[in-house]
Amino acid sequence: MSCYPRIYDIVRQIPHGKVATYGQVAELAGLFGKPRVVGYALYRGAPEQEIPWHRVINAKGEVSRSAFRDGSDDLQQLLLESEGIVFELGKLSLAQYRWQPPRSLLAQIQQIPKSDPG
DNA sequence: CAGATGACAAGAT
DNA sequence: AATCTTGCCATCT
Repeated sequence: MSCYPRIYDIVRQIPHGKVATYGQVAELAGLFGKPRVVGYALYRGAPEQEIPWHRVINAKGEVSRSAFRDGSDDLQQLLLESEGIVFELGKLSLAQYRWQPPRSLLAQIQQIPKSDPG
């Protein structure tokens, strides 16, 4: 697995009607300061599993778009609105929808082994 | 190895 | 507020 299973594990923890920023997922995944790797992992991996990738947005509360997402650039927003999240001017209230990870998860952030010098 | 890219984030202008 | 620039680094070419 050349990707980061941690990232998918974290994203899966995001509850319904909540969102998390790439930076937040990154730090929860042990990639503090490397939000790009998160986006990259989702972009590259984007497993057809139950990964609620649509609950991951940028730090500005906006939904990132890309010319080659799924054909529909608004797909992510549509999915979020389907969960009860209300958008305003193309943005949402992070203060209102920001996912607050459980302490049990925060505690593991400092327990993540990077890699063993096998 | 070297150059370029990206579903980001924070700072400066 | 919008744009430009830098930082970060795995991945692609």
